[in-house]
Amino acid sequence: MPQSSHVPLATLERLPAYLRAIDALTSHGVGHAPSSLVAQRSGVSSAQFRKDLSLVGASSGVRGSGYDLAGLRGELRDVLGSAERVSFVIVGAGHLGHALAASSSFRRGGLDMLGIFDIDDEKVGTQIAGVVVRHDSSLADFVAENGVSIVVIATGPDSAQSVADVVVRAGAQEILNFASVVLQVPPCVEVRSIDLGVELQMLALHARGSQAMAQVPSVR
Amino acid sequence: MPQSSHVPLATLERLPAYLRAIDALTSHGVGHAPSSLVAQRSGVSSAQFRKDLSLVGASSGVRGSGYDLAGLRGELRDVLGSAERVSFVIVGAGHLGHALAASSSFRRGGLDMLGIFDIDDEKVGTQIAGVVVRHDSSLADFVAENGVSIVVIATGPDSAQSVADVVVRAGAQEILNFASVVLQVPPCVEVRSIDLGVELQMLALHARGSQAMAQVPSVR
DNA sequence: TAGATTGTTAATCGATTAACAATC
DNA sequence: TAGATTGTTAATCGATTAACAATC
Repeated sequence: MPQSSHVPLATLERLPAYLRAIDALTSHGVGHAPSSLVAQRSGVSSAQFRKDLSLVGASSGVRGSGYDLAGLRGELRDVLGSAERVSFVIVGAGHLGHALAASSSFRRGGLDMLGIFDIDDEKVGTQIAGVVVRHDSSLADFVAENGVSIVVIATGPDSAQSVADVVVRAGAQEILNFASVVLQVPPCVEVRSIDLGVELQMLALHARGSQAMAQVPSVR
Repeated sequence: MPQSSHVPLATLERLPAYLRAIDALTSHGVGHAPSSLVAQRSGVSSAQFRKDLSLVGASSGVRGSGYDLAGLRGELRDVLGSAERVSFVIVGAGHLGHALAASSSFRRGGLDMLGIFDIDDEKVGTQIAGVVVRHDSSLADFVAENGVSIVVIATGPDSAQSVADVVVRAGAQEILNFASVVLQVPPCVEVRSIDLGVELQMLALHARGSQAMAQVPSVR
């Protein structure tokens, strides 16, 4: 059960897919399976799957027979630490903010969405996915008072940096940034940026059969 | 100008950020700058920036003085190959599909959005970002007839696999998948999956100060 | 026991960082 | 020339793959 002092980020990022594969199998009545089956459903090789489990310290495998899925599920969940709740807010109640708030995957793993913020007075007061939309002007106080550690930025590129400035000053520790801007923040703040356009551009390189893309691994 | 036979994927993924940094500097009247400045604006070290340029075969740097931004911009754009147009469609006209369609970053780099598809008859016929929403039933024909190579899946997890099946049969070569499901496709089809919930979960691990996260690099 | 499948080791691959010689 | 900054090399780090000994 105890995992080694640090698990590679790449491994951690695959755990949710393993959990989904396990859940899918379980709901089909499969309670026990070899690495090859779970791996195939997760889009990775069985070698990588087993390697990941080993890095994570999982122990519900039995040589010659496979894994007890219920036990494995519990171990993976423990690594992701969903027991301890973590709260976050979304800034930007446009289509993207709306999509994120409603997304089932934002509700997984011990995450609590405390609020959604927008500058548009029309939107303020309405509810999205059961959470009320507040005005941006109350963002700083809200983050500070509720000890919100994660802020999701779903605004346009122009306001992203100023939102980051505000929430960092208010004590936010982590930012998930969907605006295509490189945020400048103090080193103690962790930023993950996802530029949806960049993902599309990488596929476009493939489509063009660009020389630059000579060989890129499939599926990521 | 000619780049070596294959540029690392990690390098290619940073080029758009470099382009944005260069554009920002240019619009501030800066026409020439050292690697350290562009790198800082792009959120990377100057060493990495120069290394990337070298991998890409850029040549607008001058020892002792820096880079000609206009020249550099042109070279980077050439690598991304935006000259040759590539067309794509979005499946799913919910909030996510809407957000993607409207996103300025989806309009960059020689990308043409040809259509948006949804099952909901209410949405069919309306326009999003100047593109008409069509019914899912016409998806296969549309992809085949227009030689669409990239399909963006912005549906819920339940329909994602069946959409993938349809478009692959119709000839799509690349899929950008936002549903949290591992798609099973033939090896010739390139899939990039982005699970927005996973990104949030990784930040949550940090927030919890989980042992598993002992040391993870900041900013990605 | 024989067959199957794990967990781990070693080899490979890819990406980042640091340092510095080349040179404007 | 002296100072600055590039482009590249070598060292490090991290992640993946392959292979197989351990063992149920």
